[in-house]
Amino acid sequence: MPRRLAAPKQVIKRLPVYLRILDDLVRRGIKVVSSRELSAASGFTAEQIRKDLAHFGAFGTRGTGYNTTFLRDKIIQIIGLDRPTNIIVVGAGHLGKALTRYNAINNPYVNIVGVFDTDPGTVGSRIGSLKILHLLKIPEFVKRYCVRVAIITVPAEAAQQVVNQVTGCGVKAILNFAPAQLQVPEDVHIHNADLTTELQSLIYYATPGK
Amino acid sequence: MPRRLAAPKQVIKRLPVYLRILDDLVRRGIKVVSSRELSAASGFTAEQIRKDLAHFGAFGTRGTGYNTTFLRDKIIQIIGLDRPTNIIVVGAGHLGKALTRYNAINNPYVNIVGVFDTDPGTVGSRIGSLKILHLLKIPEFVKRYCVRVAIITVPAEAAQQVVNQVTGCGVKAILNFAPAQLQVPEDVHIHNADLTTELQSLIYYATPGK
DNA sequence: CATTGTGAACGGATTCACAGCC
DNA sequence: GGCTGTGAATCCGTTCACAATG
Repeated sequence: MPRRLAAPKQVIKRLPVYLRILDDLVRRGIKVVSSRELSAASGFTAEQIRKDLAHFGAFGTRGTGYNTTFLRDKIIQIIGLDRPTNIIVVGAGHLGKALTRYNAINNPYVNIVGVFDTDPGTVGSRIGSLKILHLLKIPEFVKRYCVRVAIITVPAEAAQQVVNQVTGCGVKAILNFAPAQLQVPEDVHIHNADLTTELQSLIYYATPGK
Repeated sequence: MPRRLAAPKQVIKRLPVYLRILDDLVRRGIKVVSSRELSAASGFTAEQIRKDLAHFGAFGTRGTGYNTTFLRDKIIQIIGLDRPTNIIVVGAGHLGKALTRYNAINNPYVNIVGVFDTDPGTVGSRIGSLKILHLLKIPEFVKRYCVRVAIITVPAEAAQQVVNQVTGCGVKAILNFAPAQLQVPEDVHIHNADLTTELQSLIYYATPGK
């Protein structure tokens, strides 16, 4: 029985990587995998992988390794992907549209159920089968579909207001692409994925003087 | 004189945040800022900000704070943004195109100088003023423009091959959007910004059972 | 006297080493 | 014999407390 204790943030960031590797192993018909093999596939150390999993239970067999299907299903449960997760995208510019399409193709566990914008020229058009709605529709929509995760791709100036709006109606986790440091309530998690800062910090490592 | 000692990765990730805040303060004509004010604007603690900056020198004035313009210019130097940085985007799908446009608008310090793809229907078309080139042109291009940073937005199956190609001709830092764990040489930095894993780890925090 | 810069204390995550088990 | 699970040791970044100083 997985104990849902507070696991370190870094552990939580690695679980989806394990999940992807296990998905691939299961697809290839491989039944058992050792922490050493997972290490080779993920780049994390074998000890770290074992410790990570130990936060949630003992899923392996000593002398043998981990049953791939069993471990995959456990990780799905731990992350909370065993129930369908509905998320919304706020901001339907080029980036918002691209992320929506990208996710539909690449993420088997997560459904984008709504895309929102304010631009009258954008509202009403479609991304795949999704119609872009006005931001004013967010509260009603979030409640109807029990949305708890939002992706924000609006301009920096509008981002804080959008955050206030979505956290106000039940969203508990935000993936923020706007180049801004945003304030969120205590119980809301936000992850900044701003391309600008990401690229700038990479440049530090690429500069000739090491 | 900034000592270019090894600074923790986490410090390097915060520098661009400080830079953005300082850019804004300078634009608003504010001459001096304290670590406490930077803390309020960034969400990091004042002590942490002072320690971060101390890795590179003593840039403040005791009793007063930091000169905004001076500190901004120092951070630009430390990151390596004082010389123009040319980067390329490999993969001109929806995401690659969106990131290219996004960066042109939002990142004053970084120029995307080339975009590459293999699809015959895509090669030859344009994103803004940039013509999309075939991947075969990468080596020549990277050398001509001294490119040391690449953004990768190709499908997962093609990502490792692209990494091998670009690291083979001088690229030292990679921002990877493909859902894959990639192998890079010792001296190359890679940062994974895969939407799939990012979203999945957020879902852990959004699940009702905390 | 407010604020920086920093050694010391703290805490948390990773690594090590090995006991436990198939 | 081989691999997992885990307490102990280690490492590293953050926080604390205060000395230094314009």
